[in-house]
Amino acid sequence: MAKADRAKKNLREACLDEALALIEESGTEKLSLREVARRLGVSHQAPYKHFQSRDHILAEIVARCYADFAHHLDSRPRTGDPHEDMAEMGRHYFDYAARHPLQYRLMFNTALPPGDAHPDMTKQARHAFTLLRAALADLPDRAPVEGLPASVDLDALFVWSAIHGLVSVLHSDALDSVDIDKAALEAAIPGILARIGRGLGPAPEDR
Amino acid sequence: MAKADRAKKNLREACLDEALALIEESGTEKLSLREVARRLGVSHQAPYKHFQSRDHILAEIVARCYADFAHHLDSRPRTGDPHEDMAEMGRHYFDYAARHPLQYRLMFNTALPPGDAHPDMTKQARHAFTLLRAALADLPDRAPVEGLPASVDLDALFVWSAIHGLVSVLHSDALDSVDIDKAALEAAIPGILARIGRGLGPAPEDR
DNA sequence: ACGAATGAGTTGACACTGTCTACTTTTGGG
DNA sequence: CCCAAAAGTAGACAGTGTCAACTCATTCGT
Repeated sequence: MAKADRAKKNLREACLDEALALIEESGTEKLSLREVARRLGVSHQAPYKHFQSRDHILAEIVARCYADFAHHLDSRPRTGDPHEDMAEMGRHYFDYAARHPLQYRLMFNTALPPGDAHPDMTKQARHAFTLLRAALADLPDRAPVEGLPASVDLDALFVWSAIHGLVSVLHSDALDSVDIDKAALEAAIPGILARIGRGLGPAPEDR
Repeated sequence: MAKADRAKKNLREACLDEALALIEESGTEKLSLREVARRLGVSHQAPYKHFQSRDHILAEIVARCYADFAHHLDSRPRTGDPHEDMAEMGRHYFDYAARHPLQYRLMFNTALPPGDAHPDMTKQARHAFTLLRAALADLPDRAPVEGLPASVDLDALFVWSAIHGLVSVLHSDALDSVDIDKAALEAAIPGILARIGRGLGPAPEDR
């Protein structure tokens, strides 16, 4: 069978794929390297020749998610307009989260292995955030909040929080309990993007 | 020892306390009912006389977190001013998250046991959200986004998302990787609250 | 070209875990 | 007082991650 062939050729990659599939089926907590090995038709210790521990395979998967995520954000079409670019980035953010909910949860919604032990993972994460900062820095007419100094980082936190917050809420188990108006759910993404723009920007009339 | 005494008196409560302490030490995944029993000086099966399964003890802990959280939000001081009340609720939200990060993560950042199997848990969650909806409904001058119908639920999603998003980002392992300006971190909470207000409200000049 | 060294894969063991089942003890109500 | 239900105990089973020892193939230095 093809799976066994693949395992022979490149067990390392096959492990990563199979682990991801396994997480998709039953969640991060249930990920079992023994089950991965079983499905690949190798011994229960074979994966340990390629990954120090269960945490290390998780960290590598997450690092790849970050890289993929950043690439998705970065590959958005660019118009010249900074406002439009910002909104487009937001849409791409939601789009990624909608298309890869598993990966999104892995990055932001999981108890990750301690970052300092997995530097590549954190490096990929930093890169993704850099893209947001850059798009924001291009926005010409952000209006600072009275009493606080203007700061790209502060604004980036606002944008990231609002967008990530909505994604997180939409994916959340908690949402099921809360029975929100269905129409509100459908309008949530453009609604939030518009309010983010209003929250960032100057007085609405001159946009 | 007191712990053993307590165990005799009310093992059920003692289990919940000890489980929470255990989660605090080593995370949800590492929670082990056997370890709970061991620490309480009872047999490894004793907790199962009070909880059907590991999931059930988790669900009960989460339900209590929701109840506590809702109570914290609800016990904020009320001024007459709806805007001030909204902001105060936001501050109480952040305050709870800062003081009980473990509980917060448990509610919103954990793969919870399936909600339909634990109705009390979801009931408590719904109650907490109701409070936000109520505070929002009192806001007199929310300005709908052009092209979308006005909706309390939609606005509640925005507010909840932004606030929860910031909390989530602040707690996130991902934040460590991203090295944000320190000043921005300190100003984050008032900054976000102000931008939420601006995002919700009408044109800034008439507030 | 040949032996050593390295890496991949296997097998077996150990200490954990949750949960099933069967057993004993405690206890509270008729 | 007695007995049934509740609470607690003990043992077993199938999982798990991980350590250590073993085999086998490939490759690399001399």
